[in-house]
Amino acid sequence: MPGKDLPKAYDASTVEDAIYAEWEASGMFNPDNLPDRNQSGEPYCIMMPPPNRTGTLHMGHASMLAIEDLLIRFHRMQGKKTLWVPGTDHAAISTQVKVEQLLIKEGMKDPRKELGREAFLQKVVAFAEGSANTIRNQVRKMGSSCDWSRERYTFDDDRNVAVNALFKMMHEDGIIERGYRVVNWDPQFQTTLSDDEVLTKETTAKLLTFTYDADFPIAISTTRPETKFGDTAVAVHPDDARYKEFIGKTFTPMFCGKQISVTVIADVAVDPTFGTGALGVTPAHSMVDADMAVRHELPTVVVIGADGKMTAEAGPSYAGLTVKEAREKVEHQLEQQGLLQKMEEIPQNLPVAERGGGVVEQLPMRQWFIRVNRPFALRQDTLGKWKQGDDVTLKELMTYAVESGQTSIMPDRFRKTYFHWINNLRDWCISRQIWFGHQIPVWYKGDDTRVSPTSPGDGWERDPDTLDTWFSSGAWTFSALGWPNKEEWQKYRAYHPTAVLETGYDILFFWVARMILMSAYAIGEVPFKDVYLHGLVRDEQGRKMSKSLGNVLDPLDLIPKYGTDAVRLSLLMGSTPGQDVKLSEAKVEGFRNFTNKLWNISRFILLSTEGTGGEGQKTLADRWIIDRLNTATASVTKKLERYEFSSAGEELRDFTWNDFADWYLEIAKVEGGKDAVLRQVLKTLLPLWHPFMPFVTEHIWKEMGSDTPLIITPWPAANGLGEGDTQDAMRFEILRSLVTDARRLRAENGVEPAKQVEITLTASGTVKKLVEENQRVISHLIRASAISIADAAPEGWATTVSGTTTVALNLTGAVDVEKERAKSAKELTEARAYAESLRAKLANEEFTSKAPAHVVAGMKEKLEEAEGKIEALEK
RNA sequence: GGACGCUUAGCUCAGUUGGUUAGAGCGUCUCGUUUACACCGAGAAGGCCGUAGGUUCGAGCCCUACAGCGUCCACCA
Repeated sequence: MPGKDLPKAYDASTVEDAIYAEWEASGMFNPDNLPDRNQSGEPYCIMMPPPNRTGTLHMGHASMLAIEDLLIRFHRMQGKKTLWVPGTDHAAISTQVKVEQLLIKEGMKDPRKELGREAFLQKVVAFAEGSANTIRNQVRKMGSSCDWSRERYTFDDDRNVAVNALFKMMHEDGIIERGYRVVNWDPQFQTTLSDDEVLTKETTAKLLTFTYDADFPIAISTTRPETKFGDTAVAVHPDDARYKEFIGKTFTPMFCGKQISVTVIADVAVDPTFGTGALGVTPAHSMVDADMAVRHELPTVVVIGADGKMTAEAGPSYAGLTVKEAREKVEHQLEQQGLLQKMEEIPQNLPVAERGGGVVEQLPMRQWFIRVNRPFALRQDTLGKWKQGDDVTLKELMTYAVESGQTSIMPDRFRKTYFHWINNLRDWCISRQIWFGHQIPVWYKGDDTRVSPTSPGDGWERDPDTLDTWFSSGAWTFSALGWPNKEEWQKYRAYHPTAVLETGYDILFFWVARMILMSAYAIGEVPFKDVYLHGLVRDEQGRKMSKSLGNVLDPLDLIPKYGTDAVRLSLLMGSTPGQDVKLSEAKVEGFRNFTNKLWNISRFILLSTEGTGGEGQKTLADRWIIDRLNTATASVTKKLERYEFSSAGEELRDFTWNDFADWYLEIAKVEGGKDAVLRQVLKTLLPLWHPFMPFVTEHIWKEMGSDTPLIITPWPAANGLGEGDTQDAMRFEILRSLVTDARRLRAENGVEPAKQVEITLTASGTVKKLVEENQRVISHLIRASAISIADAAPEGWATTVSGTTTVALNLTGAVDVEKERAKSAKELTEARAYAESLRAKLANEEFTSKAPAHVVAGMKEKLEEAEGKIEALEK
């Protein structure tokens, strides 16, 4: 629409919200409302990794949303029946800790005690709801085309039904079991933790070497002397000659006022070269020792309680002391008794809680576990390998799902990490003593136990514990699709296995592995066909973004400033699977510039062409740009199918900016009659860009007067603009190099850009014909007043060789003589000064005798060069 | 201790089964208001592809060793 008012600069902030609202209102995020071609298309489903309801979204989430939305839009346009399910995660311990910290900040001392379970939970729920609203708004801001009518929450009623059903099944199959074992215990938050929720912190510790008492014949080393009240054995290596005579004997030494009983055992796990080669075994407070205790049938003595204080087992003078106090006291007492042989500082990895950061103790407790190595009878045919009733273990299921390629992990190297993790996987402790989460559906009455979501009757008491948050998120792919409700699940069955799980590589173990476990177990198939692991978003120096470093880039700050499209592009470009992506504001700004470029390309086309007509004879340039676009379309499509977003985007940008804008648009200004081609190219280009930058493309699409929204416009076919002519494309490339060479020649000879020059080309054959036919274009592109073709370059003209052609420029009158003279004068002065300084250096004998020969030789060469330049300038 | 990744232009990164002269963006320098865009255009400079060996007609790519940086897992009590 010529004459229409289109702003010179694209302002994302004025259009994005309205466009999102239109999309949402049109219902196109919901697969049921898509056009017929999608209805008959293949189902394509992505489960959004549910962000934790602990606050707001960060750049990692923005990256996830950009990638998933790109995939969904691409496949939607390709005619698939696309479903993207949004959701949030209750995140159990994280959310509870967060709220607790907030309440403490508000002045409470011990919020849980002060409020009680009900009131405290109300606070958590209120906070989580507020957080969910923020998240919903942010997900929308990113332009995510997810189906809001199917939003899920890992802690909503239907998901609770799924969790309970899953728990019951696993309990019946004997893979969920209650047991008394050593677990990770967080004394700060009074709950168990899974192995994956425990991190290590590097510190130093005192390593004490001592004997339990004066009569005990073997010295041991430890950094945890206070746990030694719980020792029930001393382990040595079976081949260690020093201790051979003691193996099998039991001693009852008096350790710091408490009599203990230790048997000397031989175990190959002991390193004879470390310390004294003997190790005090504490089955209650070390998982490694606990394993050893099982092998040697050792008794367990608990000396540290759940409150983090010493128990009565540590003797009357230690009971009630904190671990730290006890450690100091033992050290002191050993020293006084003369039992301490050595004390040294050694580096130590201290186990700490992922949330909260408190020191984690290992101690035995009665908890619920998922047994990963226990065989059970399958309820259905599974993974195409096992039949109903076959005996397998969960580990076998997890391994086979990936090994068989039913789930493929990108990048490939994470397969190894995955298998390694599975091999070392221990039983998964799933019960937590926190309040916020799915309560364990188990009831007790005396010695009776009943698994049920509701009370079995009078006198039954429910297990107060809740489930590890990953238990419910492990079921996410199928619980979010209605399982175990038969009717619902039937409706969504075709969407499972989901197409791809796209998430950060940091939660491969936490989540990805557990989803495979749950899905293979419960429904006999993998949860997703592909796993795409994106990198972490880091700052421009590659550091993690953190509040303390002050280097956090917030998507919500960047979006109003640069637009969502620019933010999306900067997260998609330069990002390859598993590779961390570095983000800086300058990068976002660069892509903002690109969105504006696309806008202005469109603006030019919209303002300078008619909606219809203008179909002139196709020229060389037309056939070239069509060929280039067809090639780019095919290549971009292929790359997107392979998850090569960055590469696809770069190719598109290259086409858009270099080929289309810098060459074709310039030519269009001279040749005219290009309305049809210009509009056709734009009409193909906008869909190609849409998955990357949905807003600006949809906006332009509307301005073009299209009747269907871009979001459901079919993806361009590779030869959508007709057969491109490759021969002509190659001919045009010859022209391009001619023009480029001529431009360089102009610049090298200091031709004022505004000046028109006369150009002669010595060309023959096809090139000659090419030049003759495209004289107007060439003269426009290199600002030539006249172009002629000759057999030889005229005498005195500046020349350069371009392929088989010689380009010659008549510089007469093209150079600003005054300016050139001033410039040469300046250069001459500089060159003389440089030469002088070199001569001075070379004249210095002290320098020439000391400096290496090649340095001196190099300086002589440079001097010659400078002298040559001076000579040339003086002419 | 085990495993993995990275090292290419000043910066951030591509580089597809080894094959002509190693690419892009940003930055730098020079020039420029030519009726889409200065959030722009034209041109230029800038690389012993971490180090040292090896395989090959040929190596940024394959092999070996080493160095630096980073990540994960396990953990010595």
